Amino acid sequence: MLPDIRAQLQTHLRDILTRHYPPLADLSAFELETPADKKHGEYASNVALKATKVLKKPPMVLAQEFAGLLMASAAPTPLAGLIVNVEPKAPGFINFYLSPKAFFGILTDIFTQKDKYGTSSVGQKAKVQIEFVSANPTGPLSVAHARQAVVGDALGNIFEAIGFDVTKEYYINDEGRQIDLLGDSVKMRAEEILSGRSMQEHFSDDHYKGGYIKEMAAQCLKEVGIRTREELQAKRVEVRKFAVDYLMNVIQKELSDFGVNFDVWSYQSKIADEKHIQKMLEYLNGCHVLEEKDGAVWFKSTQFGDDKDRVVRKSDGSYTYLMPDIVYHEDKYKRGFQKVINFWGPDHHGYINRLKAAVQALGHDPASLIVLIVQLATIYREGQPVSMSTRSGQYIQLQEVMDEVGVDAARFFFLMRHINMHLDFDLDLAKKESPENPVYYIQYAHARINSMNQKAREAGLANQETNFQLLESPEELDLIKRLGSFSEILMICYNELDPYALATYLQELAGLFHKFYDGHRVVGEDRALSSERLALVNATKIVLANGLRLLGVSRPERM
RNA sequence: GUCCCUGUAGCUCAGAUGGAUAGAGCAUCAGCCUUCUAAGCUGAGGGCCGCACGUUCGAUUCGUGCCAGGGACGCCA
Repeated sequence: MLPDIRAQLQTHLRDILTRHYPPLADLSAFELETPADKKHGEYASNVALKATKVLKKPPMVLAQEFAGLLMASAAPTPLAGLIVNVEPKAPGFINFYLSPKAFFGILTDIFTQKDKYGTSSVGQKAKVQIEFVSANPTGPLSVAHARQAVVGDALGNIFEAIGFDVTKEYYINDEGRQIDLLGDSVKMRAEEILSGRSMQEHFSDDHYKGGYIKEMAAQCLKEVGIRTREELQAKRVEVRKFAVDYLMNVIQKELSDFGVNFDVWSYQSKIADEKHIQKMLEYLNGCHVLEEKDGAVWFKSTQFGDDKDRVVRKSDGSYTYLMPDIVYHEDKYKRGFQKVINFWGPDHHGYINRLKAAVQALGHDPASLIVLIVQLATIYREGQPVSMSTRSGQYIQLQEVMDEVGVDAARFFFLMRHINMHLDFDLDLAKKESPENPVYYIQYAHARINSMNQKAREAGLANQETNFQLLESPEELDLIKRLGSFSEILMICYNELDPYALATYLQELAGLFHKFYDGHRVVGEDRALSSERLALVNATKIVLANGLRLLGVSRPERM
């Protein structure tokens, strides 16, 4: 891999300036930025502006002095042939203009690393757990889960690409009130089938009333082998278990159809059973962070920055959700994860502090627990929002969205906004095969390149993978430069804990490609130029493919 | 009342770590296919970056306070 020009230039800048101006050694302003406007060169430095106070001279004067020094001293370094000009510019910027040759290393890198291009080892194999979706098995997945599924999956892929040891995990809440309600709902529907009488008046607002409950009830009677109401009464537990297993099968199938695969499926009933909870309560009690009040047991989370203390065992002896969750999180740390990332819906926002408090009480760094809130998505059909209400059974399911717009468009649309932004998902737009649809825009670039390769084969033209010389137009250079920032983009995703930047990057990259395509003929008369351009588009194809793969979107060869 | 998110072009949104004339898509208007995929490209118009103050040589970006929209604040999960 070629040394990074920016880093080299930065070092050069620091060395030369601090040697001639010792007071600048304390200055931390040697980063080179990329100007928004190309006419300001490839890189720009603001040292002169920053140095004006220390050296007590006007910025523009300093910029001129600095530029002269840099130009003269670049000659003996490896940067010599690459820097074309160093120019001071008002109000005190120093702009660096580079020769096209400076960028050709990017193409060579891409061909050397192929599908590994962009990956790095910054994660140093640290163990990271990403827990996401974790929807209660009380019904098929909704679009809210779908967004979490895609974002969690893509972020996990990106973490892996930059060198973390990632475990994607789904936590199944197969116990508690919601599951009891589910069991009851199925049992009542089963009773309707056996007795022929409606149980409608027994259904409360909290019971599940979706159509799938009736289907499950019918199947449950068959598979569990229940023929009478007495048997049904006797087999409550089996009915409940049947319901959970049935729905987890549905959920797993949906997720795998959606291209989301988990490494670990963990069950609350196994990790946080009565025995583990008892042990945890004893342990916490030993740490003096529990308190009994009003017949309930409270976790004194205010000691760790929460706004109020939280009940962990209710006065009726049952546990709040926090209790098994504390046990589950201790289990995560026991398994050796150095970073624990949870994706939650916005309704759980208030829950973050108490869980962090618990993690801290258990002796872990609260910063190692990262909770990401993924905002909801509103689905629009024909310009109208499709309303959602979970319990009543009227809500848009992941399955419907997949059926209607396909996996690629669905995944990409969920990634098209920052995770902390509310997302409007327009079904009609996602279905459109038009330029408005960014998925096709990117995939189209990929497919176009494939067809150029076909043409090149017919012409007996080979890919030039090194020794570039002829690429020099703005369209070619813009494309190459953008290809070179792929790994930087992955780092932005990592820092922001959001795969969003990658989705945007791929759109930009596809745009630069399409511009290049329209302006320049690849397979043409000049064979030397043709094979360099062919290499350029194939490098583009590699980066597009690498990016799409991380997002879980397919890379069609033909469209 | 407390906390979180958001406020940028007519609409949907970019502008990570402060920089030079704030960008893209859609919509509107005008163009480009005898040559590698027109699911593409080119051009035009369109802006008190919610408001005020502060920090700074420099603020859409950072801080504080307002205003507006959305959401969360249970011995639910």
